[in-house]
Amino acid sequence: MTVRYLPMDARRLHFKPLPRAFYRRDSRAVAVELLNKILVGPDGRSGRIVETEAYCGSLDPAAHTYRGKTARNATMFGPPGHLYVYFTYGMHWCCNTVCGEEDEGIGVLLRALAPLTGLDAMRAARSKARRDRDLCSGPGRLTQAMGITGEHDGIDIVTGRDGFRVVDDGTPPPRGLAGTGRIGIRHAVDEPWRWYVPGDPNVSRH
DNA sequence: TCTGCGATAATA
DNA sequence: ATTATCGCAGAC
Repeated sequence: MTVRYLPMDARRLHFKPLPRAFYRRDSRAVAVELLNKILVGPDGRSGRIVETEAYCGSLDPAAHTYRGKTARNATMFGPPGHLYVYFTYGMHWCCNTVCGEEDEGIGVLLRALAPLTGLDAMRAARSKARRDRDLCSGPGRLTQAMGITGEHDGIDIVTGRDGFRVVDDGTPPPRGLAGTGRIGIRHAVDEPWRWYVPGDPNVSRH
């Protein structure tokens, strides 16, 4: 009989919540620092954030908020530390962390997670994923795997009272990263506002 | 592994 | 008409 340490249980002891001030900054800074943080959801599901994109409001023609507040993007103009969830291509939900000051309309799109716990629940939610690296390797995939839909638009990810929160297990973001081009956009394609953990197999595109 | 294409509906 | 995507088919 062998006694083994359980890495996730050990890590859980060191989970620290991210304060709202973490998000109350430029979305490009937040996008870098969200790398290697952990998104925790219901049913024991969690994943390490390995790919992000910053959207910069009125500065950014690719941002939903570029032309101002609408019914769809209202959450992005609200207080930081909440989740902006939107529907696209008639099929997919994608989620952003709201950043900056209220009314700035800036945020960070979560593009990929490395699944950590609750893999069975993720697989059940994404029966089309043939390999575990396909569970959360894209903005529409990770919402499916974590169970995020339009019902979650506006939830608070700082307090965790709505079932989702982002925490820090002490793993720092990679250092010295360069931004790369964002994916799937037509405008502002030259702005290097996508970041990912180098070499992680769950990143959506290399 | 990669490339191209159709699905599918809210938004502006 | 466009879209901050995904999964499948077919080529290699």
